[in-house]
Amino acid sequence: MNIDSMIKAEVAAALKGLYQTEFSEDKVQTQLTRKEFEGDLTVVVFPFARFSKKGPEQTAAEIGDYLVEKVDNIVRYNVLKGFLNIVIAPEYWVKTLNAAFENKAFGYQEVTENSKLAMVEYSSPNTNKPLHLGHIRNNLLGYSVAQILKANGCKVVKTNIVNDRGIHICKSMYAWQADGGTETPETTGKKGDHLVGDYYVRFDKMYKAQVAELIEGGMSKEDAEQKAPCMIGTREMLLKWEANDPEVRSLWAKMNGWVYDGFDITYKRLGVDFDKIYYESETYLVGRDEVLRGLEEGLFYKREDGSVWANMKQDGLDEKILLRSDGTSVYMTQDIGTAKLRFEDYKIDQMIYVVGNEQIYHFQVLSILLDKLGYNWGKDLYHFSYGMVELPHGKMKSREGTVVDADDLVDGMIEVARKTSEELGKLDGYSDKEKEEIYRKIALGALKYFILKVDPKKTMLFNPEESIDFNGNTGPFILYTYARIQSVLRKAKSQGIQWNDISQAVSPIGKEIELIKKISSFSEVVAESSKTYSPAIIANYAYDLVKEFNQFYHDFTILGEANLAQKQFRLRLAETTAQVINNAMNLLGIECPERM
RNA sequence: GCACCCUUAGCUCAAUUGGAUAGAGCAACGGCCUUCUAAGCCGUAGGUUAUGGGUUCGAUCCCCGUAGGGUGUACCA
Repeated sequence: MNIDSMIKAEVAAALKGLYQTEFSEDKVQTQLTRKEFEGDLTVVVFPFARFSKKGPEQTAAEIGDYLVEKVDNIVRYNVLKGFLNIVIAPEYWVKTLNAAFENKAFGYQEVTENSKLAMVEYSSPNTNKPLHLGHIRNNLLGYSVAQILKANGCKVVKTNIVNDRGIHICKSMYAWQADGGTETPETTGKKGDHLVGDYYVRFDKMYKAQVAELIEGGMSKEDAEQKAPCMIGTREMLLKWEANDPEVRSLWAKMNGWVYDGFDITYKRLGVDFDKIYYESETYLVGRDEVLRGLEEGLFYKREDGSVWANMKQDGLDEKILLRSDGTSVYMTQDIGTAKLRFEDYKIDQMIYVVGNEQIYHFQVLSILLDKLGYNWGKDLYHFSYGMVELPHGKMKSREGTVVDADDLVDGMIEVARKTSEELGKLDGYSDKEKEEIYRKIALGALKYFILKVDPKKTMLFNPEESIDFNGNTGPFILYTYARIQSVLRKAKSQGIQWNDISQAVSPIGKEIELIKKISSFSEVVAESSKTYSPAIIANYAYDLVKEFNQFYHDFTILGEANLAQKQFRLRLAETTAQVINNAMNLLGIECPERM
């Protein structure tokens, strides 16, 4: 039992003993004492004044006396206004540190057979263009949330729904054929997703040119947009696809294959992965059948033109289309089908969709529809919605060429890491292969930290020129601290100092205790981050921890003029800090290099 | 029009979910490499938390109003 919950329980007991009041112990408010005051843990006593019918100071003093007498490890207290500052014995902190030191998975909970199963859907790309900055935020958040849930003792299945079917991919296919149909990733040397994306752009150009030409020939804009030959051709292609035309299907499979090869590379570089991938082409028919079932059961209704709708006015929402008049499915339809398949495939306790906040309405509707269709998990689906990434000049627009490509971005980051590192010259003497591995870790650490430290629900700004720095509150700063600690540990080892076997007792002081307190709060931070689905909490904690370590590092020498017992203790403190940094970074999907 | 979200230092972001004097980094200025990695450390300056009310011992946080910004409300995905 940690001292925080012990104090809470005893405060509740004190209230009963002193003022004959029943007060639930989990409502007792405690917090780490602010640094400017003496003490380690602070109990907020304002709420108790009405029970004691005395001033806050006097109430605090009475409770303080009670605690000092009852609880081991509390040595004294002081009172400031309604704040009862409790001083905890240094031995307690030493014990806490030792426990953390022994446990390599400190802060993580064990996953057992009986653990809840959470499925996290993220990424969800279209197959007509490469991944961009917006996808990066999605992928990093999704992966991190999965890590955080695991750390909180959940079984996790990471999943991806690939939108592999529809008019968008047909546009790329059409443009590819129109171009002669000869280019491949092999002949061009282009990554498959980029090649297909280029054709999507080419289609758009072709389309615009044709529309302009038709308008010039006297056609109205609306007509021109419908009658442009390339658009007609694309629609035909989509119809053939639906009709299982072998030629179209084979082209579709070929070009999607290129895209998947490209995606695989990007995912791998980002360090994200999936346990199970679903394809829209395999789920949309399931969804359509579900909607038809709902129609038969009277949950939905059909309009005269044959389209199927759900009326959700009693839920405070509008009407929503589920099947077009020609019987084909819409976005919502396939999401219903995908959900059904997923719950057949796995025993899911909790379903989490990592999807941008522009789809809040969509998921409100989906939740209600699944519920209506009789799936009891429909109500509980969680839409983890995040804000968009904006550029200095506004939103990303593919047509204006302001999209930040994921591959380009990662390449650029690695380049900066390489340049910075070479200028500092710290890796001289290592092989090129080792160096490249370190550059990659630093670059990805910078990118991931930059994105994950921001509250997910907020719109964030990304400035390609200056956003990702390597100084200050950044990923590399945290990694740098980790690397420095490793360096100290290596040195200690070479001096023959053992710190996994402390022989003499030491009594930590000042910054040492502050650092231990920070370390020990990691578990609570992990728990908190899973409640709010916020990797940002972990990122900000990691930064705080590193700052705290630097304070300690600034005040004390580890290997310098200290006696052996002190050195051992401080080494233990440093190693534990590094361990916690590593565990925190792991939750963000960031790897720590041993040196940099 | 309606619904949801956002607004904190010049800029990018925090603030342990209602607690003590609102904190970091960048940018600016001034110091520190003969000492465990200077991707670092120390210091100066920078704020009516958009705004007006309310709730209470106490509000950046909760409630109501106003202003500004964003998103959604498609037989697009």
